[in-house]
Amino acid sequence: MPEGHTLHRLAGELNGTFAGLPIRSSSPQGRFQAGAATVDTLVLTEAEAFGKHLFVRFADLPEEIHLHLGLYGRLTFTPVAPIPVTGAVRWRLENAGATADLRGPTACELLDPQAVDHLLARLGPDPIRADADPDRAWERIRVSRSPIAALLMDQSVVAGVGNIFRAEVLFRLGIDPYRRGKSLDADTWRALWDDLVELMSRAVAVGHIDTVRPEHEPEAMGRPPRVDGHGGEIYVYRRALMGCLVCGTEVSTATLAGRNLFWCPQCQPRR
DNA sequence: TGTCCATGATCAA
DNA sequence: TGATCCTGGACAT
Repeated sequence: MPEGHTLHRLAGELNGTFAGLPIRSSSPQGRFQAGAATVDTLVLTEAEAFGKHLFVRFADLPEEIHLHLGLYGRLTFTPVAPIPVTGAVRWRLENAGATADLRGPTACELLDPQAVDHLLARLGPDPIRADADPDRAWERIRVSRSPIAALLMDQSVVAGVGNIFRAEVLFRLGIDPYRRGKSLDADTWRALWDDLVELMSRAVAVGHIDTVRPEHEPEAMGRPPRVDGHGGEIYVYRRALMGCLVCGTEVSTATLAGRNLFWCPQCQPRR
């Protein structure tokens, strides 16, 4: 679920559902009792995402609620209130006609402005945000001996990219994931960035990751429709032991930066 | 019903 | 590098 596009979607959903009116806030599970009580009955002013981090702000409160979903966290909306609590709901927001339940987050905490600044200072530019500066990432990449596939996953280099986007953007540009950052040239980085902006922005718009170009859709390739289970089409992510969608070569897999990496050795040759 | 694995990240060693 | 946080879906039994 949660790469950067998910958090931007959720920010929009929080704004559309709750912004401008007082909300009821609680922690049925009990692990966010104090924070939930602090914002109970306050007016939710704005939710905003930076990379995979989500911040929720309230009127006349300097602190913000910081959420990070981690690997399995979920924030689900139901257009009804009240509804029974099921499972471990860390934080519940409600108004007269809607409920939002947060489960399994890595982070759900009240942060003061200084802590928020400190957290944001650790993040690289977010391709989904209009204020992002790709040169900040380039300054890190151009001098790094790390593989580009590791750099893309480093949230202090680029914020919001996860395991699917890293695999897919490298495939789309035909880049060997093991190429070191310093071996890339500025134009290649710019092409990578521009593609991340396009892929991630589209994912925000449509609500799922879909990276396959029209000419490579199964129908266009004369193949039966494929269902990946992510709600969209992708080239190489989780296609180990399967044929590359474009050339048919078996997709390679390896662990890199602690995560499963997927690439096509034919379309993304070493150099 | 049990086991494994996952679109994330931190911490100890 | 591995354990851990913590949830749920896919699959095996």
